[in-house]
Amino acid sequence: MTLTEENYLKALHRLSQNGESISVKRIAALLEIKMPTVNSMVKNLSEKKLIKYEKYKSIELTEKGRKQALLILRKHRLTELFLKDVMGLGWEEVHDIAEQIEHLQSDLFFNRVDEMLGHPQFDPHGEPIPDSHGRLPQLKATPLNLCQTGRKYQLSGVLNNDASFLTYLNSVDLQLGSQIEIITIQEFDKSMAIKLNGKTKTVFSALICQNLLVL
Amino acid sequence: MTLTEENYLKALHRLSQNGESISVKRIAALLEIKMPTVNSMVKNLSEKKLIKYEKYKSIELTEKGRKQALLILRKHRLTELFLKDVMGLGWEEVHDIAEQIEHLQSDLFFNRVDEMLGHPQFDPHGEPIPDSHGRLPQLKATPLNLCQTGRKYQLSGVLNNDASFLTYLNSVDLQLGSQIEIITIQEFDKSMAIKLNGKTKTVFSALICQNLLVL
DNA sequence: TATAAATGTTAGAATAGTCTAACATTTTTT
DNA sequence: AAAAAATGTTAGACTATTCTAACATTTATA
Repeated sequence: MTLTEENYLKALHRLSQNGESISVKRIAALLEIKMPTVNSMVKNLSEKKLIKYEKYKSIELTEKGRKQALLILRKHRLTELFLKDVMGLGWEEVHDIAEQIEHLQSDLFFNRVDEMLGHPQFDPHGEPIPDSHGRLPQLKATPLNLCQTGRKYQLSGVLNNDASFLTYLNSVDLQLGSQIEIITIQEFDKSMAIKLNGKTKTVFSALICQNLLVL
Repeated sequence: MTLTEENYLKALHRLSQNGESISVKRIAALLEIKMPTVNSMVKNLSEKKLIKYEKYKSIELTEKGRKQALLILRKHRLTELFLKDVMGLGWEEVHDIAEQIEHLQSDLFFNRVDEMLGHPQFDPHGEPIPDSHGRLPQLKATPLNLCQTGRKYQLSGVLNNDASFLTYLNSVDLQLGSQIEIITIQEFDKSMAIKLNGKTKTVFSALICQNLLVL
């Protein structure tokens, strides 16, 4: 796979994260290239069975494509952690370097990085690190009130089906698969300051947290 | 500069090391590409003032080109040392990885590597590591008998002009600029087992060593 | 020194990845 | 549902890097 193809796969994976469908326009915006360029690359990736694509339809990663993307993500996140914990760089400094190192072809190198870091499962942002087979750490659904600050979760279920509860979820645009990031937890009442889908900030009471299952 | 251009510069620098003149054929052989490809890249590098080139003449790096090459070499050698000393990889394993990492664009990264290694001046092969301005460690010419095992030196002068001495040097094909690598030093008579220009092995008596000035 | 061999160069084509301009389809709005 | 807007696609061009085939020059040899 070329460096460019790897970057497309990474972008595709990222766009598939928040549940929205993947369009040529969104890929173009994320990678800062023009739509016709994306279009030709999409055909290329489709021929290589890394994505599922039909004219005018929305795009999806295949299992093969998703695995490749996760392997790159693994290299990226391990590298970020390495740059920070082993080399002492600041968290804000590591991303650009990791963007380059993630494309290295060397199992030896990344296995050693993994080993030096003690086979971490999450990076310091709470993002999970795929294993060397491209599998994400297996997580059991947990009620949000038992979760930690700084990690990112996805809504996987609810423990209450009252109309008033579900209506509330709709009103804040919270759906299965929505991303929930815990900013802070109030000591006093266990309410949580939350960022939804990387955008909206809100506050969940302890009661709401107890009824949200996340991964 | 593109990755390909960097690799050409590195090759050019390497070929300029042992004093022989640089030909299209030798570049092609080293990089394992065809001569016409080299030819067009040579024109490109020439336009960028990185090399001096005229049709059918031999090729030379300009000061600018040499500096660029040394900066890449710096990144390569620092990386090798880092992979070995910090990450515990074997010396035979580090080259291929360093070939990739040397192309990273990040002063931050390489400065930190340099710092973690204590600003080394030589890699474990005895090869000098250029500084961040592309300057090689300043060395004074030293009589060979005062030099260390494992380092590579270049003949920079002689301390004896007897015909018999110079004839001997010719007979082993030792000229100004020739590379001299000290394999071992005999404890008993201080004679040295030597590798010349990376090829021929021979032995120099202590008397010969005392009369050879190297850098 | 003439010829042969080696080396170097040019011309023209292929691939990957990018672009702009023009056209097509789908989605949204009125 | 018709018109307008948004999105997607095609066609054709450009750059970087590579190649093969053909031709030119230099170097070595007989």
